[in-house]
Amino acid sequence: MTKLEEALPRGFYLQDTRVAAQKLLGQIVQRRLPSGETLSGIIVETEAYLTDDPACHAYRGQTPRNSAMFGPPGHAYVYFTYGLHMMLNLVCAPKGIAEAVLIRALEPVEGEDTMRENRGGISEIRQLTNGPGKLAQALALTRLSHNGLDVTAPQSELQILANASPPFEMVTTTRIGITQGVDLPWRYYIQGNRYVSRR
DNA sequence: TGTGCGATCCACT
DNA sequence: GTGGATCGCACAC
Repeated sequence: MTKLEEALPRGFYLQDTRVAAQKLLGQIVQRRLPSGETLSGIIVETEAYLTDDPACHAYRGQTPRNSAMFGPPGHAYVYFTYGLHMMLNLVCAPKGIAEAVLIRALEPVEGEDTMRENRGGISEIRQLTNGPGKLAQALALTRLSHNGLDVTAPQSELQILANASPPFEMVTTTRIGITQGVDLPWRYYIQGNRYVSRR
């Protein structure tokens, strides 16, 4: 990488959450480990969750679990589910309006070897980050350390960087793994990208 | 204080 | 294609 990349500004997360989810495709998630090593990947799949959306964790109001979604935009909402998986979301909309974009898949850019270790040593590179639970494990994200973290701060160990990605076709579909709001077409992915979790 | 289940993944058939 | 793993959280009692 020769280009100096900058974090997306907080204002990015104030546009319509569905538009933000679309525009996050092609941008970069960068994770700085305590060791100083950098892990990063291109966002290739997202889903939008809106405040009046029955599939959204915040639909029934604020709880200790989802409180990060009610905070300011440009922060991470990291939660634990199914007894073993972490999920990475980016909080959108002004403080008090609980909306977020779920990051569902990445294309690895930096730190592939460490991601492989974090994923239990699996060899197939496609399997490192082609799903929301997988990418959180590959990036060693935890609720304790990363929930509520500001992803726009320059020193943050988790940032979203602007990236001049080559042009791509975007596919819009319904969301995955939910039981409410199943007909809402708020899932977006880069057409033909091999790291997309599922077609 | 108890109970049911989830924005998933993986192994097995 | 199906079911088990596994536990924090929300909500009912």
